[in-house]
Amino acid sequence: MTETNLIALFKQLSAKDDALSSKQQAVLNASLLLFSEKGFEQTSTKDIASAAGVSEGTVYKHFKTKNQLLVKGIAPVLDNVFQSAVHEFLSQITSRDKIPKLHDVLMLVISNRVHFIQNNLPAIKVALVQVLVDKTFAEQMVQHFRTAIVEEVKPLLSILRERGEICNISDFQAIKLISSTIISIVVGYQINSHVSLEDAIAEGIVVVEKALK
Amino acid sequence: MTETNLIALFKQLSAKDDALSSKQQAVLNASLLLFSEKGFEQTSTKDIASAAGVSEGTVYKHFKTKNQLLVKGIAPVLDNVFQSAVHEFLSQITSRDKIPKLHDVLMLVISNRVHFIQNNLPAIKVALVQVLVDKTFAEQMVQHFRTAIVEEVKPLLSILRERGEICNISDFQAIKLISSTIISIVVGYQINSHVSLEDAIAEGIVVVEKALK
Amino acid sequence: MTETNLIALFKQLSAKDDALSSKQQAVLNASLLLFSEKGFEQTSTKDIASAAGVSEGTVYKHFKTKNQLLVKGIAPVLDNVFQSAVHEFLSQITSRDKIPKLHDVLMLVISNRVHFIQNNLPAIKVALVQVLVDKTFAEQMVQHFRTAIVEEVKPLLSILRERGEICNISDFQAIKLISSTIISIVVGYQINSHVSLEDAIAEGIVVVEKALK
Amino acid sequence: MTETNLIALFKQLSAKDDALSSKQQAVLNASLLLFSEKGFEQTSTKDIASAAGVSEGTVYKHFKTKNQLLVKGIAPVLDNVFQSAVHEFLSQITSRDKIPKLHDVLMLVISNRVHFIQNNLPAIKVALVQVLVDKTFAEQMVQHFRTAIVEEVKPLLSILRERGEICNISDFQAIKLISSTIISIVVGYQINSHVSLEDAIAEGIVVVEKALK
DNA sequence: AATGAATGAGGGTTCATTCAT
DNA sequence: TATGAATGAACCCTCATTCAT
Repeated sequence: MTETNLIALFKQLSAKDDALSSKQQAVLNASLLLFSEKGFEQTSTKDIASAAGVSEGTVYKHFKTKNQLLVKGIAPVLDNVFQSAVHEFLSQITSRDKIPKLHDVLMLVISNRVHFIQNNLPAIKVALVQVLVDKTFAEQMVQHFRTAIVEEVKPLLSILRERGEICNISDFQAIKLISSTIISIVVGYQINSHVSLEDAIAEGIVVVEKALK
Repeated sequence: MTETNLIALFKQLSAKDDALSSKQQAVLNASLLLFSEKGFEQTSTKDIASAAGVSEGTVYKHFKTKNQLLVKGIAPVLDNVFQSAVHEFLSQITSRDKIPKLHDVLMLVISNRVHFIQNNLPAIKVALVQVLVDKTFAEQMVQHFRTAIVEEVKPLLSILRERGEICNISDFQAIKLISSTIISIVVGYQINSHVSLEDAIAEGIVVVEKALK
Repeated sequence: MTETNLIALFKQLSAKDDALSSKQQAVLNASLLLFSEKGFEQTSTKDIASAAGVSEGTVYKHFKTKNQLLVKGIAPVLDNVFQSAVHEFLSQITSRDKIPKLHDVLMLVISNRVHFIQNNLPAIKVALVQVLVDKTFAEQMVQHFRTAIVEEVKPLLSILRERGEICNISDFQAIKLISSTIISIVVGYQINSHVSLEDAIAEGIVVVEKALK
Repeated sequence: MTETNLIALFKQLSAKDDALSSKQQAVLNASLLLFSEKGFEQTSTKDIASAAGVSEGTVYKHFKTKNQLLVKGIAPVLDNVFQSAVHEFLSQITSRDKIPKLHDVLMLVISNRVHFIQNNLPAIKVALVQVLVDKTFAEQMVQHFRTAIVEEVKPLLSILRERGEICNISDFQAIKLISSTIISIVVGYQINSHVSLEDAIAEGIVVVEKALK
C-alpha cells in the first residue's frame, strides 16, 4: 500500500484543479508549516510571506483570508484522515468470505492510519488546535467522524462479530478502542521514539486483538 | 513565545501567593473560562476584565502579564492531572499484600482520572492547546509525564506482574493503554453523551483488563 | 442674534453630555478639519492622531471607527444647518400681526443662514461630499430637508402670501429661491471675496424680494 | 494630492488621442460611472477592469494612472459645462438687433444648461466632489468659470442692460442669479421629481426675469 | 488598591501600479 | 497588444501593557 503524503497529494490535486501557482503552493506549504510550529494566531501573514519567499500581497492573491489558508491547507488532510483504509478494500469485496481475518484487518487499518497521521502531523496538529478552540469546527469534525468512520466501519464489525472473531462489545466501544490505540501509538512515538514505529504498531495490534476477542 | 520553564514557574507562583483576593480569583476564573471557550489568543484582557467585573488595570495588579494568567490558571490542574490516584494508596501501602487486585486498581485509577479530567476540562483544553503550540511547554509536559507517572506507576505494575495479574507487556505499553483508555472515555463522552460516564468507565475497564491479562 | 459656531457649540454640548476628554475633543476637531481640507478618504487615522497630538490608539478609544469620527463631527452641524432662523421667532409669535414684514424676514433668515454656513464651512463641505458619495446619506439629508425646512417654512409663507407680500409662486419654488440665494452668496464669496459678505447678503435680499413680489 | 494643473492636462490629453479604442472607451465609461456611483476613492482599478470587461493591466495601457481616468473622463464635460449656450448664438450675431429678447435668452440658456447638466450628472458629481476635496482643482474651476463664463456673458448682459431689458444689478450678481437658478432647478428635480423638469425650468425663468427687470 | 485613558507596535487586508509572459 | 500575477506601502483597527489619578 503506497502511503499517501497529503502535502504531496495536495500538490498533485491543486496542480490540476485549482491551478495554484508555484508561489501559492509555497504560500500554502509555508503557512501550514508555520501554523503547526507556532500556532495559527502566532503566525503573521508577514511571517508566511517571507517564509514562502513572496510578498505579503501575494499571500492574498489566491487566498482571500488568512483563515482560508488554514482551511484550504487542512481540508485535504481532514478529508482523508477519517477515511479508514477499510473503505478501500470494503468497496472491493463482493462476498463475505473475502473479508480478511481480524488480525489482517487490524494490521491494515492501524498501520495505514498511523502512517498517514505520522506523515501529516503538521496539518493534523493545526486541525486539533482548531477543534479545541473553535466550537463550530469541533462539531463539524464530530459529524465528519460519525458519518465517515462509524458508518463505514460498522458493517465490517458486524461481519467480524458474526464470524465470531470479535466479542460482544458495542461498535462505539470497538471504534474507540481502535482509534485510541492508533492515537496512542503516534503520541507514544512522539514521546519515546526509541521504540520503532513498526514495533509500536505490532504491540498495539496485539493489545487490540486481545481486547476484542 | 516565552522560553520560561513553565512548570517551575507554576511552583514558584503557587508557593508565593496561595491566597488570591476575591477580585483576583474572579480574574483567574474568568480568564480560564474564556481561554477554554474562545482560545487564549482570541481572549483579550478587556474581555477578561469585564467578565470578571473589574477594570483592565486591576487585571494587571496581580498578574504581571496575560501569559501569567494562563500559567497560573493551568498550574494547579497540571500539578494534579498526572498525579494518578495510584499515588494516594501507594503511599499508604506498607506490604505488598495490601495492594488491591488488578480490577480494583483499574477501577480506582481510571474512574478517578476520568472524573478529574471531566471536572477540569477548561483548564485541560487550554493546556492541550499550549502543548500543541508551544514546543518548550510540550517537552516539559512530557518530562512531567515521565517522572510523575511512569516512575510512580512502574512499581505498581511490577507487583501486579509478579502476582501474575498482568501479562508480559512493557510498562510503557501498559501505561499507554490505560492513558489512552482514560482519554477515549472522556472524548467519547464529549462526542456521544447518550452513554453514561459510569457505563463508559466500566466498559473501558473491561477492555483494559482483557488486554492486560 | 448671536451667531453660533457649531464647533464651539459642539464643545459645550459634548463637555456636558458625552464627556469627551480634551484629547478626544482634539481628535474630533483635527479630524473634521483634515476631512474638509483633504477629504475623508485622503485623511488617514495616523494623520488625525498626529494632528491632534495623540496616539493612534487614542483616536479609537472613544470613536470606534473612522466613520464615527465623520458622523459625530458632522451631526451637530447637520442638526442645525436646516433649522432656519425662522424657527426661533416663529415659536415666539402669538398673533399673525407680530410677523415682521417680508423684507425683515428675509433679512433675518438669509443673513442668519449665510453666517452659519460661513462659520461652519469645514463640516458642511465634508457633509456635502458625503451626500455626493453616499446614496443613503443623501436620502437622509433630503428627508431632513423636507421635514425640517419645508414644514417649518410653509406656514410662514402662507401668512406672507395672505398678507399679499409675496406673489403666487409655489412654496417649493419660494424655498428653492431662498435656499439657492443663500448658497450663491456663500459660494460667490468664496469665488470673489472682494465684495463684502454683508453687501452680498443685501444684494441677495433685493433679488429675492423682487422675485417674490 | 497631485499638484498637476488639471485643466491644462485635460486639453493636452484630448488633443493627443481623440480616438480611444473601444476597450479604452469601455474603461473610461465604466470608471466614470463607478466614480459617480461609489466615489473615486471607493472605486478600485479592479472594479473598473471587471466592469469594463478588460484586465487590470489593460486599464493602465492607455491611462497611466487612476487619476488620469478621472481627469480624462471629466475633462470633456468640464470643457462644456461652463460654455453657456450663449456662446453659440453670440458668435453668430452680426448686429445688436439680432440679439433675442431677455425672455428668449434666458429660455435658451437656462433650458440648455439644465438639460446638459441633467444629462451629465455622473461626471458633474465626480467633478464637484473633486472641487470640494482638491484645493488646486477648485481654484482651476474658479478660473475656468471666470474666463469661460463671466467674460463670455458680460457683453451679452451689457447689451441687454443698454436695451433696458435688465435692471442695474452687477454682472456678477446677475450671473450668480442665473447660475444658482440653474443649479436649484436640477437639485430640486433630484429632490422632488413630481414636478416636470420643463415646468421647473419655466418657473425658474419667471423668477429670474422678475429679479432682473 | 482600583480605575480606565493613553500608548504604540503590530496585525490582517487592500490596492494602485508594474512587468514577464 | 493584453493579461493577471506579483508587489509592497499604507490603511484601519486591536490589544497587551502602563501610569496618573
